[in-house]
Amino acid sequence: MAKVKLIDVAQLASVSKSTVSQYLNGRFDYMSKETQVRIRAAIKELDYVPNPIARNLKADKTKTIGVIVRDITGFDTSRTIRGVDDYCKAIDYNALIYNTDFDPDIEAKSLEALYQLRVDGIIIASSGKNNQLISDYIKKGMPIVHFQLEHDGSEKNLILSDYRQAAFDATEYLIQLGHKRICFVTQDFKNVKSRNERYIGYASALEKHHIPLDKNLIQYWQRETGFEHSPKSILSASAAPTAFFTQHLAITTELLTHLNQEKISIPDDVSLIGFDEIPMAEFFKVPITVVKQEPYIIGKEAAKLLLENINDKNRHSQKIMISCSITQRQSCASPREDISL
Amino acid sequence: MAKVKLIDVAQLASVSKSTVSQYLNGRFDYMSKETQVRIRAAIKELDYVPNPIARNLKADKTKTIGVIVRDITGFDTSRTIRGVDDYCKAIDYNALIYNTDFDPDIEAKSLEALYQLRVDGIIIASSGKNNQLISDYIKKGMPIVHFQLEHDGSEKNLILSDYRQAAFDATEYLIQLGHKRICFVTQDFKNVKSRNERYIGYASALEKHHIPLDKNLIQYWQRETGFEHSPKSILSASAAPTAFFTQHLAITTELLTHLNQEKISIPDDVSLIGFDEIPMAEFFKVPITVVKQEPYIIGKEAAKLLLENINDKNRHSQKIMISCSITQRQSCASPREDISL
DNA sequence: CAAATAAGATAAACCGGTTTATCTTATTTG
DNA sequence: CAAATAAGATAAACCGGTTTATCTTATTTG
Repeated sequence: MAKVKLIDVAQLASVSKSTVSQYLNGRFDYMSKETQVRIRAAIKELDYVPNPIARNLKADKTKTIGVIVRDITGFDTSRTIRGVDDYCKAIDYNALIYNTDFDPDIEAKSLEALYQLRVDGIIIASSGKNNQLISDYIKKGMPIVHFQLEHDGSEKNLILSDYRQAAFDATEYLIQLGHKRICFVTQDFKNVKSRNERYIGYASALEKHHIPLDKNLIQYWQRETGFEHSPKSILSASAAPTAFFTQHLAITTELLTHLNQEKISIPDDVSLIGFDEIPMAEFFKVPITVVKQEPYIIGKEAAKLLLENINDKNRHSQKIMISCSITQRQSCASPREDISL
Repeated sequence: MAKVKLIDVAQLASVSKSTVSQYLNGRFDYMSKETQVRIRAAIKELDYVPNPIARNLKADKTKTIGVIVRDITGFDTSRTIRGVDDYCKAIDYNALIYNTDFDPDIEAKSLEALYQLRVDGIIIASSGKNNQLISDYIKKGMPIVHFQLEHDGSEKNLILSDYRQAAFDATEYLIQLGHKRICFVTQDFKNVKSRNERYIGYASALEKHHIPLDKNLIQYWQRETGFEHSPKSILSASAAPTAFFTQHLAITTELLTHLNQEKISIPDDVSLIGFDEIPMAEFFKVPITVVKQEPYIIGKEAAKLLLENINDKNRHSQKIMISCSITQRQSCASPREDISL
């Protein structure tokens, strides 16, 4: 590519490499006005651009951070990454994205790759299967901030939605509509604190309103195998729920598919509030009410937090929570009288 | 971070830096078996990881490419980037993403930033406002491949959907349903070949079926100002269209919003086929039929084409076209009799 | 006016690797 | 058995910058 190097500029301006380097780094008081003028002219004439590789080698900095996510393609994820990237670009950093599809092996490889690349820091939404590995890298001096997923034992730098409050709000919203049997649809939440937090929010909203928690209304879903019990069977059980509260977009989507297939109508037969914003929800047959997170803000804040840690290695770690908000649409209504009895 | 360097390994293994370097680069026939064993042991003991920065400085390669897009957040765009990234990661490359929001200034700055970073090549969906700048960089030796957007005068390496065929297919599909007055809703397409191609596809489908092209059925939309004529006014004109064919997702979305507001029903009052896949379309009040592109494949192919150019600078440039396909849903029906007369 | 200081600039070491030319020593060749 | 060759290894230059110690020369100080 560009073959002009610092020495060429130095020769053209009849000064030493050192002086040109000083000039490039803005230390103008080390040279006379005329020298500055000559260097400026030489740089312009040669169309010189400093080589950041050489510069970074000396500085032991890459001005690059790594971001490890499940899949950049996700609606919220792409927005988080945009937030990270906007913050980075503004301070002349770059972000390297690694998609893991939540495979712990790929996650481990991504961490190692970023470590080898000497990125200045890493932002990760981790699977929770590599906690030991991650703390090893932290020990080696790599600044790491977690986002969105919190795991027991990973109490380091962390930024995430206030899941507990959000789940509390969503549950209370349904209660205020008159629901008493609210089905909490979730992935397994042991060891995954950010899922457990939602559960706590749900439970405490029930408690506040003196509604007993019915374990049968906690329903599980897995990415590979789907629902443990089909939505249809859940709805035809003895004390069937009058509302679903799904804990993330993939669950919401799959539940909707089931409900459509079974011709179960929302909100007439059952109400639904989902966690995570739904793209184009306004065009849905029934626009779905959601608790929406702020992925873009989370991305920006994550980048900010990481950079603070990069620039001050002795910083105490912190946990930042971002509020969620309910976007009311048309999937929640008061339960039918006959059911609520 | 890792402070172990090559010289440490060399000392521990009691050999010279050169030999360790040879080892690292797999040139084992330059040393004895025992030496190899000693070096291997030393690397392991010290947990040594070569510094790619130093390596790249010498190699004058960064193993990094740049990707300039409007916004990573877009449904198709995020998938294209995933394609690019998957290809890159498989060959030990990284991709740096730059979002421009289609601002030509930001686009120019992104190009310059990537040039200064010495990336090995660039993939760009360009605004068309920086054609001169782009050819300057190409002249300076930067491999660049365009994707999705083709502009007059930028006939270099290019990968994009077969827009002409896709528009032809979509138009013919509507014709076969009985439509004769099909409204082609587009952004201004002079100087933007990839938009013009759609127009040609549309026009030639009409011609094949002996339907005269009515200029009043070509309707314009702009990102900032929206529709030139409101959909309502278009539909109440004398020879109103019986179907809309929108040229990308943003147009489709905005048209849907208008139609909903005016309580114009699809496909009863008017049919609609959109360009670009729509997320979660299956849950729509009226699931929209679309011509869908293959963003992931385009991303992979773009990366592949770029790498070919990086590795063989004298390569002749090429243009690759990827087929689109129609996903039939429920927004297209035969026109009402009274209207078609 | 000699000594101390300030201004302006440079030489040389360094960052962490790679590569090429060269050197040793042992082995093969005629 | 001397000369040529092969095997194994290293010294030194290089990639393109930055930084520190040092050097000149002009200016200030007492």
